[in-house]
Parts: sequence; C-alpha cells; structure tokens
Amino acid sequence: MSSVSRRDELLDLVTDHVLEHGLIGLTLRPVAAAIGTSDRMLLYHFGSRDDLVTAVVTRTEERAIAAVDALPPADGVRAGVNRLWEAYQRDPMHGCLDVYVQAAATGLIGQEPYRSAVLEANERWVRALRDYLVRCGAPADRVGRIVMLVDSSLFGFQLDLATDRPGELARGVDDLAAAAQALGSETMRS
Amino acid sequence: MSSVSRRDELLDLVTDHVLEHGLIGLTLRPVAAAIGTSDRMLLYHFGSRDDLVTAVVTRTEERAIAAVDALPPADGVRAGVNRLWEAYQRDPMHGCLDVYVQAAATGLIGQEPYRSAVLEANERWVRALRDYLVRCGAPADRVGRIVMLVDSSLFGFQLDLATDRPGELARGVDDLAAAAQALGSETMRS
DNA sequence: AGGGTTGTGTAGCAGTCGCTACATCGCCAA
DNA sequence: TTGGCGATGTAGCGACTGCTACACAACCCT
Repeated sequence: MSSVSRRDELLDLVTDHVLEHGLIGLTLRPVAAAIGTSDRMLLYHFGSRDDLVTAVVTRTEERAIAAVDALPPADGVRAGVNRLWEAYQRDPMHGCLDVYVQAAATGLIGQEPYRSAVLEANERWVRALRDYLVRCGAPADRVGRIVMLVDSSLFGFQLDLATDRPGELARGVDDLAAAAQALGSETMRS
Repeated sequence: MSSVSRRDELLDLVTDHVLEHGLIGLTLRPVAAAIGTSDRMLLYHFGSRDDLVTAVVTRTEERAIAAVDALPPADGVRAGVNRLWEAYQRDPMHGCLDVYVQAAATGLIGQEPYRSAVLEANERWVRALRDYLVRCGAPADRVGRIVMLVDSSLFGFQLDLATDRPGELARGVDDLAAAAQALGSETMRS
C-alpha cells in the first residue's frame, strides 16, 4: 500500500527540515508548509505531534548509525576516536547528533516522549559505537568501558561545539582518545 | 530603590520554578501563577521573555559557580574530578547544570538569546572549574588543557545521566579523572 | 499640596498551537 | 455500477502565546 511509503517520504522531509531548523520548538504548520503539505496530513500519517517527534528522533538516529557503520575503521582506538570526532563534525552526523542532543536535553526533566525516545535511541547508538571501536581494534573485554567513556565525553564535546573553538576542542578530543587507547592497552590499575 | 530588589526576588522565584519544570517550553503565565504574580509583572520587571530567559540562565550559572567555589578541594586532579562529579549529581548543581544543558541545546542551532547567554556563561564556568582544579593541585601550565577535557566530558556525562545508570557512569567518570590526572603529571607525548 | 515616577491589577489584542469535524476526491473490488 | 476505503482540502474549535493599553494607588521630590 502507498500509505506506508508516503509516511516514510514525509518523515524524511520533516527530518531534513528539523536538521536545519532544530527539534526544539518544532510545530506542525511551519514544517508542513515548508515540505509542501499541511498539518492535517502530518496528523493523519503520524497520529499526533508527539508521535511525529518520536519518529524524527528515531530517523535521525538511524542516519547517524548508518554513518558510523559506513565509517572506515582506523588503526587503533586513539585513531578511531579521532576519526569518530571528525565524522561528528561533518554532515550527516553533525546535524543528527544536534537533534539527538536537543531531544536528550528536553528529556532531561522527564518530558515525554523525548525521554523514552532518547532512551531507546541511546541503546542502539552505543551498540553502533562499540562495533566501530571493535573494528578499530579495541579489545572485546574492555570495549564496554571504553565506549562508556568515549560516548558520554564526545556528546559533551558536541555540546561545546557551539561555544568553543573547534581547534581547541580537537586537542581535548585527542586527549580523550589517548585515554581511551590506554584503557584498552594498559594494565588496569583498579 | 526597591524595584531592583523586587526584580531580584522574582528572578530567584522564577529560577526555582525553572529548576523544577525545565527551561525548554517556559512560558510566562504558568510560572507567574506558580510564584504568585502575573505575566504582566514579569514583563514589567524583565522587559521581555527573552530577557527573562537570559536572566534565569545567568542566575542558575551563578548558583552553580558558587557551588563549585564552595567545594572543598580534593587531593590531586583525579580525586578532584571525582568530587566534581559527585557535586554534579547533587543539588544545587544538578538542577543548574540541567538548565545549562537545556539552554546550550537550544542554542546549538543558533537560536537567540540562548546561544549568547550560554556563550557568556560558559566562559565564566570554565574559569570556575579551572580555579577549583588548581586548588586540587593541577599544575598551572597544564590546567587549561585539563579543563578543556574535563569540562566538555562531564557535560556529556550529565547528558547521559538521564539514560544510563549512575553506577556505570561513575566508572566512566573515574576513567576520565585518571586521564585528567595523567595529563597533569605525565610527560606530554605530543 | 501637588506633580511625577514606580509598581500593580484588569482586560484584551492578534497570533499560534494541536487537533478535529466534515466534505470530497480517486481508486479498487464485488 | 456501486460501495467502501485511503488520502486530502477546508474550516474551525478552544486554549494558549507574548505583549500592551489603560487605570489606579502609593510613594518621593519640590
């Protein structure tokens, strides 16, 4: 049936619009007008604004994960983290992660549907990150610990991207990358 | 004159309300009713909603900085970062940083006044963090690099606080703390 | 004593919000 | 042919938004 594909088509258009204009403050009529439809149709295909938001968050996350999956592995964890950071700053990942951060910030105070959407998205995201770092040579028995450090920290750098100069951030990221590398190769102290 | 103090009084009340109900989606009438005044009065004292938001962001940041300044220094950078993280999870810092993250996420797409407010707040915040780490024994010539790593990363952990279990995050934070400590004590490799 | 500033209440403006009722198309199956 | 069903347009609902006009009371300065 055509309704499913039409919904998918609309979802991609809405997602593109959100990537440019932000998730926070998204309202139906402007986005509908921008993509050549009406709020009436968005409600018809998605049920409610909340369901639309959830779908957009999921779609951006799918794109981001696809970008990570397509990233050629680097030689070692340190190089891998740095390559990851380069990808964070380029499209399509940059915009997708911005959307994720906006959703996570909104969900911080427990606001639905953001909180649940981010919770599920984060789970899949961590899995993609882990797979990538394994491909870069991270030892399987420590990759969980590495990902915990790298994932959280890189989101922080992503947040600071709006306030700090990218050059200085890059040095911080490399320090993080070196620490992640050490987590994988050194003997654990504690 | 009393108008300044009345404004200040209102600002504290609004800030308390924002700490509970979030900055994103803040509207005048509900917050005014909750603190026993009217939207009319908020506009009178703050000029516009945007100016109110800016003032709230600045006030929460002042509270957070005061909490950092009041934090007893730890012995060494690693212990300092861990103590910082403990403070992040307690009030008053926890709520304040949530508000900061919400403002930063909104400012990510260049939306004013969030972007400018966060930009200025971040500058003062980094200064407070650096002072604290110096008090913990961070070497003065490397504390800038340490703060760059710690500040960004801890914001990431703050974001993940909504999705991950605090216990697992704590291990990640300690890994970060160890890396920060190493940055201050080891011979730089690059 | 009286004029101006400052704070506050009442009422309302124009605009936007998510959402819905209703009518209407075109299509495929019986 | 016709009847039902998916898709769409029109119009509008009640609620809410930031903000403002106007009146009034209390105070300080002269």
